[in-house]
Amino acid sequence: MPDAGPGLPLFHQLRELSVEFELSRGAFARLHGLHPTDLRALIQLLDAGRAGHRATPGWLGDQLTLNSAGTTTLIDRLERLGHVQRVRDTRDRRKVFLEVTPAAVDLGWSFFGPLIDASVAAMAAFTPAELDTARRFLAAMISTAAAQRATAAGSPAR
Amino acid sequence: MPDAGPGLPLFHQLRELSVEFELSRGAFARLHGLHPTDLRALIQLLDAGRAGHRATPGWLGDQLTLNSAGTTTLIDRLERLGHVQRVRDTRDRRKVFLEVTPAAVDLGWSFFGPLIDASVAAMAAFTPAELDTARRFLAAMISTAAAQRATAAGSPAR
DNA sequence: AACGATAATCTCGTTCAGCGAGAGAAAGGA
DNA sequence: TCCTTTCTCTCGCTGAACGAGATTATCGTT
Repeated sequence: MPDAGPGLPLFHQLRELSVEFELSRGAFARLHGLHPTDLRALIQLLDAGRAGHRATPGWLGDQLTLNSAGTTTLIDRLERLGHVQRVRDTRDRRKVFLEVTPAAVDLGWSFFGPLIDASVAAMAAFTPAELDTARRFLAAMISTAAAQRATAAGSPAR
Repeated sequence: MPDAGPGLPLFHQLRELSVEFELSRGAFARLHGLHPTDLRALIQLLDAGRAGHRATPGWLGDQLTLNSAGTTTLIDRLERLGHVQRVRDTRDRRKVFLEVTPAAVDLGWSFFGPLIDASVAAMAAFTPAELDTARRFLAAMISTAAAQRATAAGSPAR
């Protein structure tokens, strides 16, 4: 049982934040008749688009930890809803690219827009130096969690 | 489309953190033959226990946004796995209290323990003042997200 | 007391997301 | 050319979660 030092409250906040974001996604998904997975997929696809990465079913399945069958069903669903289009690669015709429709982009903004606006507004209460501290802190916590996950995956839980 | 000021990168970090935590839970759940929902439930129950709150099926269902049928199935599952016990309230015999077994507490620590240890270690790179800034920042973001979720639930997404 | 209204949980039948196994189709070496 | 690998999809199935409603207990009225 780890220490009960000053780090624990901070850790609980990280958890709480994570839960809060997850609940937001769930609520939004329900509101729009999407499954949580559908929204997660859409977010991944929008991120990929922003990063200039062309998403494929295999890549998407990896991101969401779905197997290929589940991924196909997911994409069928998104395609039927008009959020995504399958486009065959002309070079490697085994591949399929996933292209997000403008309607889905709008949907994405309707989810993140207000949340971003509110967050940015709340950040105004902090000095640039403080925000930089927050940025460094978050970066540290993200990489810690990622590292932890990487090691835990290999070792049998203690 | 919201501004692209200095707040956006920070916002993306919040999102990323949330995803990272979720993936950690998923990986741990898979490793132990639990469903993501089961682990979420266990975490809620452990939190309730720490807070001195006696959990009931109805309360748990609310936390996880499950309906009563789903909640019953979930508790059946957890009970079968030996993580939870149903205990009838002697005062109001309609109520059932959910008690977490020691084995489940251990399981919870085996998940959070290493993560907490690693996080606390990473926090050592920050000064107490910086950690306090992080604490205030997280608190602000949590309440912002919560407020956003509360308003969005009522209004039709723009 | 006896009654209806309300609350907490559970049962039943159903739907559909995601899984495992494997098929098909295209690419890339030997 | 053949064999292996890669990428996606099809099929059949399991079981998580849902909607509707039954069951049991409590509480406020009259």
